[in-house]
Amino acid sequence: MPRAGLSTDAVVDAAVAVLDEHGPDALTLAAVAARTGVATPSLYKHVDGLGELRRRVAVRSMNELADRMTAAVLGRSRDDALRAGMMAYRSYALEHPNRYAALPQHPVPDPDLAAAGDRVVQVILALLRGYDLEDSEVIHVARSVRAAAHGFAALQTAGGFQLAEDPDTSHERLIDLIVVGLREGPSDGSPHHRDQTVQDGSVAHT
Amino acid sequence: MPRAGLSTDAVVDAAVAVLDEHGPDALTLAAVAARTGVATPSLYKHVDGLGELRRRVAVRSMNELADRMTAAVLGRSRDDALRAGMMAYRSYALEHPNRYAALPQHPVPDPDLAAAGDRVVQVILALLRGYDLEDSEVIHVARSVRAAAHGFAALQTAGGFQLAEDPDTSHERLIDLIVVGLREGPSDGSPHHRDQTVQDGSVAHT
DNA sequence: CAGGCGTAGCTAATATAATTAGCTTTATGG
DNA sequence: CCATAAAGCTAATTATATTAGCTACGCCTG
Repeated sequence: MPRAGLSTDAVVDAAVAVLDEHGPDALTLAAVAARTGVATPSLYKHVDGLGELRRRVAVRSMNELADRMTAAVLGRSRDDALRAGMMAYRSYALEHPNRYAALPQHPVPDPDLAAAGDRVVQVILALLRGYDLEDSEVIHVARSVRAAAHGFAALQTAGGFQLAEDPDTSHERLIDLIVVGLREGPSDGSPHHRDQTVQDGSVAHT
Repeated sequence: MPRAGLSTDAVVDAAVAVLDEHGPDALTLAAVAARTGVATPSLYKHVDGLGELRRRVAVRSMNELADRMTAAVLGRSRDDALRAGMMAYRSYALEHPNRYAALPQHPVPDPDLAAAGDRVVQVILALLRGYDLEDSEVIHVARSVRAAAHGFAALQTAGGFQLAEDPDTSHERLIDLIVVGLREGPSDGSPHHRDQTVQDGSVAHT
């Protein structure tokens, strides 16, 4: 018989397809093997078991998310950039709910995944640039923005919004809360604006 | 041999213990059976398979979360209540990260779980009472608050905050963003305060 | 107190999945 | 044209869930 001609990427492609079509629980080596027309153990020639396959799918998804956010934020700043970034984040989750849900909940030591996650964080840090927040303030706000984006996306894709109110409007309101909050600064009297310096985008994580 | 004297509650107790100690993936019928000193199939006398067991664990956890939030918010209003509710939410997640992580990501038709989720929502709606928001505005803000709380808890328990900055401070900042945002209202000119009416707490969900 | 019965718990069997070991065969490069 | 690395296969092992059907514990009643 002719060879299937698989590759690691092709296996991940199939895995993503299975994930999209049948959900996270259906992402099994057996299902991926069936889809690629190969016996289950053959997949081990391209991927080191289900764990690695899942991680690769997550890395790809996280990078897609980062790509989309990057594109959305480009050429914008401040409220405009924040709004675009948040919208891009949510739209990715809504368009690919299973991929979004498959992003790991637990700490995972995979460096590729960390790198992809960092890309998302970097975009958020970048879109906050225009606000001239001081050093650690940027981190706190970035964490807040990420939390808001993730929380909303997670709840909505999980079907958490049952009432008639339009979730789009709710999302607008969430963005508004942050925008307005940023305009006013912390409610205690601490300084939060730095006095105009340049910010480098070296490190990562938040 | 003497009988083990199990009950559905006892099985769920054991399941929670396994979950707490060894994480979500270790929550198997085999592990619960071992812990209760019974053969695996015997568990089916008390629980209808792994699916139902997981759902029961989730229901219990969600109710614990609701209990804690309710206690925290009692006797407070406005910013004070909001802050207390958010803190209670996060502290539950941090104290029981595995239980929190085991709350379902996907839509689940379990009415008990829906009821438990509603309790959380009701607390959030209640703590927003003092702000006198108009009807649908309450819903949008409640969703925003829940998204912020969930997102932050999810990210932190997943080890998403790697930098030196204290996550507690970040959380304060997140609460601040919301508090300030609420003080100012939507950035468009729409009205958001109702003119003093009573709010009933009948329905649920958001 | 004896009998009876409901049910908790057991063993055995089946199905699905992951994973490992080791063989076969396809391509390809010398 | 053949040697070899890698792609794929089959077979076997392990872990898990789940179903079926048996047994015996313990309570409730007569």
